[in-house]
Amino acid sequence: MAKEKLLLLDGNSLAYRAFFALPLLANESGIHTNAVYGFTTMLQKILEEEKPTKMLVAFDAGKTTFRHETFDEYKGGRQKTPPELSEQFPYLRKLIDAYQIKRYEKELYEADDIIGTLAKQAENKDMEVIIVSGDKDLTQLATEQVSVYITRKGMTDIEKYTPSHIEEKYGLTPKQIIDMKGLMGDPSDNIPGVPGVGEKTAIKLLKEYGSVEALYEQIDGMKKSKMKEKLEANEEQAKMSKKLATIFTDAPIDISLEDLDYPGPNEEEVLQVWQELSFKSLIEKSDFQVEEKVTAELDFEIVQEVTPDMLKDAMAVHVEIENEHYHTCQILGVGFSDGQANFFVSIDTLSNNETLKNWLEDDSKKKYMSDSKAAQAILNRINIDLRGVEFDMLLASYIVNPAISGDDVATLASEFGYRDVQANETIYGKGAKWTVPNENVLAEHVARKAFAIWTLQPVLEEKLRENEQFDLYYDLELPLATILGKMESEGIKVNIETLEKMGVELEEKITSLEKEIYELAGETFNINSPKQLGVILFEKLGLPVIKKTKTGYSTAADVLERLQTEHTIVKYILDYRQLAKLKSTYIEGLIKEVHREDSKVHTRFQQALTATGRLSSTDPNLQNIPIRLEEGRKIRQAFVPSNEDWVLFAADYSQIELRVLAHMSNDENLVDAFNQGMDIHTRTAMDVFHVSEDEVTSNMRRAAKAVNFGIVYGISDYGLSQNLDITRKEAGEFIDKYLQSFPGVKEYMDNIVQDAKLKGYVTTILNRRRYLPDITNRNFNLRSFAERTAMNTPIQGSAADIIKKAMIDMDAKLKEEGLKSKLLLQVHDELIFEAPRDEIEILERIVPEVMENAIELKVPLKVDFSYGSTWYDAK
DNA sequence: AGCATCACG
DNA sequence: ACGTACGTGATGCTT
Repeated sequence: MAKEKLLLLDGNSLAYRAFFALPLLANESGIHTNAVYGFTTMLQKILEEEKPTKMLVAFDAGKTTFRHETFDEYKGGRQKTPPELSEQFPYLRKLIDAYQIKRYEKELYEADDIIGTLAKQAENKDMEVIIVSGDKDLTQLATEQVSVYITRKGMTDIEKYTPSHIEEKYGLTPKQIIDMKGLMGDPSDNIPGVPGVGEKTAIKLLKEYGSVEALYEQIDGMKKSKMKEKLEANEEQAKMSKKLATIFTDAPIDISLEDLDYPGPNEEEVLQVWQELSFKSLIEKSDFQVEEKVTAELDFEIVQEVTPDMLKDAMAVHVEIENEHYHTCQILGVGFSDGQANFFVSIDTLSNNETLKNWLEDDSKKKYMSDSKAAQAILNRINIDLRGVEFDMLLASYIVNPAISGDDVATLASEFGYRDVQANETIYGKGAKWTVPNENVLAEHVARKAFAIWTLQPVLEEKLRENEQFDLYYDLELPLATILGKMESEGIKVNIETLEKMGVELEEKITSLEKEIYELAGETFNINSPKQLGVILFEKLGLPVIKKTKTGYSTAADVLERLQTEHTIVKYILDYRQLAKLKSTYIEGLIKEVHREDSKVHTRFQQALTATGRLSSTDPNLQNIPIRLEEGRKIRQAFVPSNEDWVLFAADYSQIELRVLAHMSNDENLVDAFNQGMDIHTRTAMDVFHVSEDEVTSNMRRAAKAVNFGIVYGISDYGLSQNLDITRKEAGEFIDKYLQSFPGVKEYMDNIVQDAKLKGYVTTILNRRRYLPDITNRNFNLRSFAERTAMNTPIQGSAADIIKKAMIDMDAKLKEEGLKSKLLLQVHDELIFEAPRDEIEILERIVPEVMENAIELKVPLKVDFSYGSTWYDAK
């Protein structure tokens, strides 16, 4: 049998070391992870290098140890363990268990003593022993068979203390390390030692006398000196210090070497812990295998004929679709679960079964789903009008924590500890290899999803109630999903010919700009390549370099604007960029998205994506159609009503974010400004520059507007200086003046950051949450970013709450009034409807009314509106 | 797949 | 001293 190799880890010391060596990382739910991360990387490395047969991680048991009997101030004056570290210990223990490594602690003893005792026992049995710690005290345990590894900064860097290494480094034997500490003391453990004796003196004395005891036996012979006096005066203290520093090797532990066999990690469990802590790089790097087999058995059936008795009053339903493009892709089948029976129906059965259709359309039959909007939209395409959605796992998870990423059932379920659903990739493969498996495999997969949703429904609802977020979820997001689904399915009509005509005109202008650019550059090159463009501008033409990117010269618009006076080519490039963008993204890109059968685009509003609670829009993104520049704005001429003689009607909130800020900060001045109905930027300029209304110049208003933006974004002097192209000092002065004029805003901003530090998250008016793990980060940039986010998210997020509520109220109002007008789009602070001309008058009345009263604030909400025969004309 | 750029609120 | 304004998505280029 090969020689046994025992690895003994000093848990507390390593965790402390890692905690202070690494930046204060945290995963997306706000749990700090740096100590566990550092411990893990160290562990991985050492396991690979040493391949131990036995292992143990020792921990300190509590505050008092037997050493306190000797000296009650032992380890006195120590700073309390930071809470960011304490919270990591449970995860550390979980991780060690997942590795299947024994852990041990013993009342009254420190980890050192456990390690010392076991090391001695192992040595007696002729085992090789390796001790790993962050604490050099342990080096006293080194012998020919016992090596002590001490981590250096970075955790994976290790210094190996063998007796010969110690001899080389200090000229001492390992045992003399104890004497050294007796003489020099150890401030971190509050061991006094002999005052005035440091490492150098201690080593010198020990080389001469050998040990503390020997020194004092021969001290009479020492020639008279200050040093001698000090040593004589502190004899007791030196001997006590040595005793304190001595690691016990006969601790009465009730664990033996036989218990320490190390079988290797349970890879799946380790991966689970890593997942929980978001150790993405470790997951990627490791060759740990996730057991693909799903552990729990699940009974399921493939049902050909759905009968009424199979469909209960409440069931989990999962509509499995090919991919995320639910407006164009196909249904693969539907899974059902009521916790007892689980079954699957194929798309054919679904399309031809009246019983099933009726059940799905019955509002009184409760459906528990995940991404019900996708199901609603795709079922709508086969003329099934999904109703009665009572639970949506995607939305529930998003409300619990908007940082949870991924929208498939397997990913979401595993976020909440349910792991018996396989990843879609496992079932279908990915990329070119994507394929639908045989029906049995498919049916089980889909049935499992339904069962997972059924299982997690009470878990998530409980979590929502615990967070006081149930209303936000149930009364806001869930009904909104239905409305968004209708908007998406309705779509907005696009006149392709208009776009094509614009495309031709753009093409001509682009070609002529290209010619000019090549002429001025003296050669042809790819203007779209920042790399090639950089070479032309900054090397060939020698323009001054203002800004650099990671990869080379920056050619961004703000840089080019400053270079316009340097060379005529720059303006051409700016124009080229503008037109090329319009053509590729908004002409060609948009045309690709138009559905041929109805000449409409059907965007998908992502309802569970943004960190703040806003929606986002994809395929196509209809929330960033040009408007600021006239050339781009014309794109909006291609968006038209779906019926002859209808109009597009647009209504937007005026200054909603600043009004939200007025409400939340309750700043007297800001509230007053809005109550008086003033132009807020003019009013800000009056206060900041101390002038009367008619003295406000356009430049003053412009500056005030920038400051207002800055306030909303979480002000920084640097950001404002960049925006206004002024010095940081000037920007700082602006901010100070602003905060003097609006002291309530300052107080609010200070409080929100404080509050975020305390709770780890910020909230909106409707109690939407965003966790900010970096708010206590030691890294200035990360912390500052989190602080600005703490200021911005309640504002942006509350504005999102308000318009979402308005959409729900508006939907009800249109129904109540029996109108044909339809809500089509939401663009963060505006709603776009299409309407028959004879309903315009009613909309002019009810749309502002409903939007302005969506949520009552301390200041009025104001809505502007307009309409026209194209989106462009609704201005 | 990541980066730079630019469109929107 | 640090170095960025907040939130998104699409495109084209480069690796």
